[in-house]
Amino acid sequence: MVFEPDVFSAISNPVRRDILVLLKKGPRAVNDLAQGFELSRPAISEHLQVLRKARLVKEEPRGRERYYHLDPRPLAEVEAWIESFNRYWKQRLHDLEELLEEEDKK
Amino acid sequence: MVFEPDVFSAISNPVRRDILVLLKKGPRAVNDLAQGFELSRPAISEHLQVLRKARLVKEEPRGRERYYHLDPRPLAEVEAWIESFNRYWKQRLHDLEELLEEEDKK
DNA sequence: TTGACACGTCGGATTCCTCCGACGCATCGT
DNA sequence: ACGATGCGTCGGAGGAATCCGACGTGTCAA
Repeated sequence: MVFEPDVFSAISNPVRRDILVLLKKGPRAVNDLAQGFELSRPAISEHLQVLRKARLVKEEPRGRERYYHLDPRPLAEVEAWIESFNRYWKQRLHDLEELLEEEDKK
Repeated sequence: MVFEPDVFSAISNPVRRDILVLLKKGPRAVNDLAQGFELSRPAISEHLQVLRKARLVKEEPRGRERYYHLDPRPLAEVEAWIESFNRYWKQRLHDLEELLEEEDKK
């Protein structure tokens, strides 16, 4: 592993986003997951490693298989970051309304 | 420009995220923005190009300067994607509660 | 008009990401 | 015990992202 991924870069890759969506339906083993993509199993395994380091998935070994579970909690960091922009946007709209009211008074 | 960035990859870069945060305080010209980073002006210009293509910023030429404005609306796509995981997570908690209630009955 | 300034983009270097085949380890079924 | 299966990781290749200096264009101030 060459890089230490944060949540933002973990979900910047469409394959990894698809993996997370698949895991919403329930835990899946690696080979099982890999069949949904036109990628080799090592590639999926490496994507899972990135998701693991971002703490978006947890692994549960079952015999020689390894089931991956979704843990969406780290997404809250992204959500919070975006939320601060929503507040900004509402403020902008609010300012605009006040401006229009001022215009009406004239 | 070699790639056509979506919103997810636009915000995957910390410099671009910082630019968006700076723009919350109001529109800024490029040189002005670049001073906040230890990067050359061309580098910032290229990050702005990515943000522009993701429609997260709008440009307003003022004479020889170019002011960049924030437009957080495309972030809604990311927010919606994350929201679907929040619903998943609430469902999981709900299921868990029911399971515990069943256990209590025994 | 002329020099200074603000900016975008190009060419090329460097670093990072993504992918695969190969290998090794643990586990399963027989 | 042994071959098959599931998986992680390594080495290296290919491509993409990031960065900078250099250059061109348009604008300003004098």
